Amino acid sequence: MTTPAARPHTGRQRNEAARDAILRAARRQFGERPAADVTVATIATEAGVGRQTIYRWWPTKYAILLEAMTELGRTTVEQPDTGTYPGDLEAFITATFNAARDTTTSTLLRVLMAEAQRDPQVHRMLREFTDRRRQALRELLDRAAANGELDTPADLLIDQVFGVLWYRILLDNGPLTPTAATELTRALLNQTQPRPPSPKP
Amino acid sequence: MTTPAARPHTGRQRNEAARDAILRAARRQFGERPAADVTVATIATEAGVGRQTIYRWWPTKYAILLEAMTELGRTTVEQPDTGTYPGDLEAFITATFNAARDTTTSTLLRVLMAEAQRDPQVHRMLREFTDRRRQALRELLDRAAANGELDTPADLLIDQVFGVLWYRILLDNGPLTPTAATELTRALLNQTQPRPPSPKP
Amino acid sequence: MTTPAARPHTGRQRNEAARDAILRAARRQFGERPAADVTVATIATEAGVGRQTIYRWWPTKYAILLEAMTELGRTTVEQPDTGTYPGDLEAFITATFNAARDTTTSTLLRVLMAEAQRDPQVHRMLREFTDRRRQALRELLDRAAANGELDTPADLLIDQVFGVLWYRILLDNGPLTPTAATELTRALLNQTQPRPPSPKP
Amino acid sequence: MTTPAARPHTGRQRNEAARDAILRAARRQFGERPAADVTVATIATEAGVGRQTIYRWWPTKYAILLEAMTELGRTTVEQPDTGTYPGDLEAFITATFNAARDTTTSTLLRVLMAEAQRDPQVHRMLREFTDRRRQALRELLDRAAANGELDTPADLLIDQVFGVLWYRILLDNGPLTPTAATELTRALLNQTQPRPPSPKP
DNA sequence: GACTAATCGAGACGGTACGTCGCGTCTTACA
DNA sequence: TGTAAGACGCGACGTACCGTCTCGATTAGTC
Repeated sequence: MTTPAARPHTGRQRNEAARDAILRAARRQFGERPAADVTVATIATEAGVGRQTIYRWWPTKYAILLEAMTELGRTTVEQPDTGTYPGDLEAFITATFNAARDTTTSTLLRVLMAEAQRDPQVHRMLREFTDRRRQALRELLDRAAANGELDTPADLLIDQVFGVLWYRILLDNGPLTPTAATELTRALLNQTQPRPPSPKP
Repeated sequence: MTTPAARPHTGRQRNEAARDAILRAARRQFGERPAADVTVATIATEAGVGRQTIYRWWPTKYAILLEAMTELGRTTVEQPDTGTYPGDLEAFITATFNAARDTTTSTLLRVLMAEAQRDPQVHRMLREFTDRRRQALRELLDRAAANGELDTPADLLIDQVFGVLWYRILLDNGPLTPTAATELTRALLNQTQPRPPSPKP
Repeated sequence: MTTPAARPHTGRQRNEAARDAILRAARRQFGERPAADVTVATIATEAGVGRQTIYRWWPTKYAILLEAMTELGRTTVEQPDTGTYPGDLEAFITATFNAARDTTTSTLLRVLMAEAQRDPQVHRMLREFTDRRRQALRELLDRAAANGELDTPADLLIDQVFGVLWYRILLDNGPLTPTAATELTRALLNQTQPRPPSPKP
Repeated sequence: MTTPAARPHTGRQRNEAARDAILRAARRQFGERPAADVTVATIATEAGVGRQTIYRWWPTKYAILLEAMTELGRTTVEQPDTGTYPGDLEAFITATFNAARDTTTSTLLRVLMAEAQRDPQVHRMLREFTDRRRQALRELLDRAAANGELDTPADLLIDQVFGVLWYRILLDNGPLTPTAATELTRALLNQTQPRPPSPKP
């Protein structure tokens, strides 16, 4: 817990420094402790802020976290472009898996997914958050479809990618290594690529 | 809320009737209200039981729910046997998806997955719960592998099935209809079935 | 049980209206029911207050009662002044006995004395409470001693007065009527007043 | 806490060894800890007895204590006989004070007096207990009255003796030494002995 | 010599008070 | 005039003790 930095009041306008301190404190605490031990009060204390200041701007502690992650996510989005559809897909999946290998990130994702099951508001906000990544993948697949390189419905493919990702995050059921990413990519390409009519069954 | 049935004491032995009443009450309440509105006290009241009786046997309200679901699951497990690997796989996926289409069931699964992210104990118990279904699918795939009908690592296949399932349960991201099950089956078989060496691209 | 009056919040300062409501509720309940049936919760409910508000300011329900009685006692103290030592003594004892004849008062005193035997904190507070009355009597006796009207150590005399009082309160062993007060006064004066050297025994 | 001694069952008859163990455990625990920390369960454990065995024979833990003290008291009662009324009175008061100077005894008395204020049953039993001592003193005073050596009502005198005693036990307000006993005796004799009509003030 | 009856140690049970904690609202006092 | 501080009403939490119950064993008296 860092000591709250000295910070001047800014009068009747929203204090951006306070907002930042709150987001940072929330991110740090949710990354390091069980979510139950993170409290509006603990965030307020670490941020050197009154609790009311938090309630004025966010409905729940999870809303703070979501805002903090959205803030971060805004910078980190990039579209792969390797020139080929298989290359782009592998790049996308590898990058996605890699992001989730960061312990803090996966912890925060788990916290949000958990809360989304309880609070419809958070559920909606998490959907918006995940839909941005879905959209990126969809565009990639659309390009492949335009070239006739796709045989499976895009929605199913997307769900397979993110399904495996979330399943392994939430249940510790498997690796998210580059190798795992390559493995998944190969499997999806197998089902994806049109094939010659199979020989008689 | 049903009135608690009269129930005889059983002396120094555990009272199985009380246990049943508690499991039933937990299942009902978690299925019908937000998990936050389910309380050890509300379960105890509905079951006609003292709160201490619950604390004596379960560490948290979610542990009750898990035990209740395990109890149910014990009876409902069945292995499909259609004679062919593709048929068995489709039957398995369809049955699995169908079970999750029941609103109560999926609600309970969401509650448990959410809590598993907070309580390591629940996480462990949920893993045991899910591992039983994984095991069933694995056996099915092992039979196929023995016939040389499998090309993809079994673990990856399993994670795709349950990944899509949980992903759609948790994020409302897609259907769990028989059609969806067939679609997924076909995609996985595509990955799965060995194919003649593809002609040069 | 009266319905809790609407009461405005007072922000970050202690809410005196709430404090009053709590003291009044405690006094009323302890006066009317067995102490075991008085609960922090019942007091809180009657006072229209959260339980935590009570725990914030008082360690036990008996501490509330003591504060309530001290509050009352603050106003009711008066020193008799009849002009003569015997008159003053009789006035004091009569007044003291009379106060204890009120059923509510004696009930509360019994409750406090009982709790004082269990909780050293309450014991200390009850001593402070009783010491104020002792002090009043002591001053009365000091005036008599200054006039040479006293033969017995003041402490013993004081203990005789309050000893009889408490003994009769706690064990229902005798009356606290004005007659009883006069009787005790006469006895004490007998032992008190210096007498001419007694004739040979 | 002594380990429970091995003790044979006695079949369908009451087990006297168990009764003794319970009385001893109660006396020890009440003498050494705050009464709130003495529980039917702790007594049962120390006595190596099931709780039900206690509930079968005593209504409350205080009833156990009272029975234990009565058992002891049965032996310790003795009537002083010095030949003179003043001597007898001083002997009685000194003996009474002395008994109360034992820390364990006074602790137990305080516990009982406290509980007597809450439980009418205990109140009644304590009155019976104290009335035996009152009766002894009353007989002593009756003998004096028969000789014309008494000027004050016996009841008032008795209440002064036990009043001072209990008052000092309950509030730590004064000594119970032999000196204190002598002092009180002298004061009471002053009240007691008829005197020549006092000269006009 | 089997059978009944009561006691005993043990511990689960339905209750209820306890004191703590976090929530979200409210008001004051400070800067 | 916006903010930190913190009191407030609320209610869930998990613990402790209460007094009741049933169990399985043990032993004493009864038939």
